[in-house]
Amino acid sequence: MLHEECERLDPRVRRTRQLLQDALRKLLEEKEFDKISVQDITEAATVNRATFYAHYDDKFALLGELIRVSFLKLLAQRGVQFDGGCSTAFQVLILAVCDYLVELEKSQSLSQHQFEPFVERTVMDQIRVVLLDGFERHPVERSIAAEMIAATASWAIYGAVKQWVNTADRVPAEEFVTVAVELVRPIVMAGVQQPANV
Amino acid sequence: MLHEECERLDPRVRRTRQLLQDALRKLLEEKEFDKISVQDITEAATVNRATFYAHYDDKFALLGELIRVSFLKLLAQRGVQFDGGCSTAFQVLILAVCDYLVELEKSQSLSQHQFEPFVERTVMDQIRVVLLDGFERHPVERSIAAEMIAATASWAIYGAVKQWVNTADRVPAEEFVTVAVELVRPIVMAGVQQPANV
DNA sequence: AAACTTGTGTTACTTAAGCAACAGTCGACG
DNA sequence: CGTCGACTGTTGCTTAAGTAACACAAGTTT
Repeated sequence: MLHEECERLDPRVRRTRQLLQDALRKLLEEKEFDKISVQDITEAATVNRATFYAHYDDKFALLGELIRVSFLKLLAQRGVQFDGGCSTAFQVLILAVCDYLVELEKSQSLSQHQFEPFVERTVMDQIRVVLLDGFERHPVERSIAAEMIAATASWAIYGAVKQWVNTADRVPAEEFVTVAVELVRPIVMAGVQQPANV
Repeated sequence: MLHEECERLDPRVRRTRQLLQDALRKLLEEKEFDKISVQDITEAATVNRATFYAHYDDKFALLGELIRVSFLKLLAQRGVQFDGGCSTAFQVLILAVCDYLVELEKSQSLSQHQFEPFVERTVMDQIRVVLLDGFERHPVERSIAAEMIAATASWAIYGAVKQWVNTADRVPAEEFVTVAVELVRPIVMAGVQQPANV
């Protein structure tokens, strides 16, 4: 679903986007996001400015892509799949969100108040996509649409993790996850006709 | 002479060559040169194989470029220029050759017997170019062509340094350089009509 | 020996990236 | 106030990179 469309893309397109993402990632290590211009990015990427606009509407779109990709990479590293036992998949997913948000907190350039909502929204939405993707691959009889479940659960997961991250003396992530799973379970199970292993 | 033609080059060309050079450099860290195919290089560079041949005749041509560039980079770092006092310039040049050959000796992938001559020849020839470039920027009345002087001196310098590198318990590079300069001086001074500061 | 396999060079054709120029926004500065 | 400077988007046209196909060579496998 992600790789299939990616692989048949023109190699130049893949490379250009990769270069732009790498450039922005590098610039974010030294500058704050609002101090980075499209010009800066394209220069660092050795790509023409016009080419940038052929791929992204603006630097926010690129940042969004960057966040999505890095988040998905984190998931892939941990082998998050909704193939095997689903109960563990949720744990791993939430744990990944924990780690991602902890990492994000450390980043100077992205925790600027003006951009935090954008970043949060992007991560959250990607959680939704991952959930929905999982539901579609493992269909279950429901009285409520999977889209609705995914949307609700993703907000819930993000909200819970966010709350955990903001806690001053927070419990270990592993411990928190067991609690969070219990919070999310009712959402996921809502409207399920026959008992599932979630 | 090098940067002028380089800067007005199409950015795509510059980038492609850079990618190919980086790819080969990276592959050389893990494989020997003869185990590396053009395919390997182009894959690592995210460049099409046909594009490779639009820039280089074969992988040797790319290797040559790689060597030239890295050698020139070394010189640039040390600010080797024939603008100021020429006597010091020769010292710095020879010292740079020392360091470069010492580095080269460590490299597994390039000290294979089959390719060593090629590498040596490339470095040597680049010394010649640097010398000739220096002569052309600081013209002196000579009865012998600058091309001839440059060619002779470059072989001499390389030969001396090579001998030094091969010595089991060699003296420090700085000490060797003072000797080498004395060896090279007569060549450079040959046929000079009026006394120069070389 | 014949049939694969893997890599090399080369080609005509397609597609994406680069360029230069333009109009537009926005803040800084005299 | 204006106008300067830096940045943003957008456009037709140019140029380089990508593709797939080919012939060829050298080494394996059957």
